Amino acid sequence: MGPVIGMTPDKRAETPGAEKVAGLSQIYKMGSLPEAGDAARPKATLVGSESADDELTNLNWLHESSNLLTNLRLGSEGLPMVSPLYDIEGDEMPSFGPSCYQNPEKKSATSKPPYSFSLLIYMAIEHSPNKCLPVKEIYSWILDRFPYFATAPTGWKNSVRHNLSLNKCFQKVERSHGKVNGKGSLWCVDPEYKPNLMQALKKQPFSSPQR
DNA sequence: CCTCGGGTAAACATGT
DNA sequence: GACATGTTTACCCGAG
Repeated sequence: MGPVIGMTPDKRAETPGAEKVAGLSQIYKMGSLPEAGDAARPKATLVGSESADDELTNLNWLHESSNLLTNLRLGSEGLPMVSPLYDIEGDEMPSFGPSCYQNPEKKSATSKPPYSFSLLIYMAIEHSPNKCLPVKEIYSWILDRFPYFATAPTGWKNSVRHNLSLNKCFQKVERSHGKVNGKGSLWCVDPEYKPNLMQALKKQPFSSPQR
């Protein structure tokens, strides 16, 4: 992957003050993501509120998601054993389009995996027992399944976090107590967006963009 | 050509 | 202070 050219600090510093102004349109643009349905569900803050614990322990939505998975006739795990390197948990190949993991095999060990970060995160979370993971665990999962990242530039973690924060598919669940090392929240997949993710996963033709 | 999704870098805030 | 985590902004690129 080539260095993202044109992202030099110099360039960024070009517009010291005007940047803000110009940024406004950008902000609005961002705000127009799937924000519409968001008004009713203020993302993390909602989960982090008083009922957070209930939400978490309740896991009602997880049941929902289970149904979703069932409805979509995915594997027991609801996911393909996505990673090419994924050979654990039985070889029960889900009824997923083979395009997902068409022989990326060892290739993915050294080359960039054919999945977007959002999908990687999704897979990581879905493979966890509780369907919730702290970023650290997400890192681990990705590293574990895609050794490529072991040698990849450190920026990928930033990208993961960036995705978690920005992507509405993921919900942050504050840990009310027993903070593991005092840091890190749990991240879950918003059941509302799960179908989207699964669809993306199914499609994922990924002709290896290679940038 | 424009929009959008995705990727990357970086600044900044916060907590341990 | 260092580090991890989380948020936000900005920009680039490719696909549709």
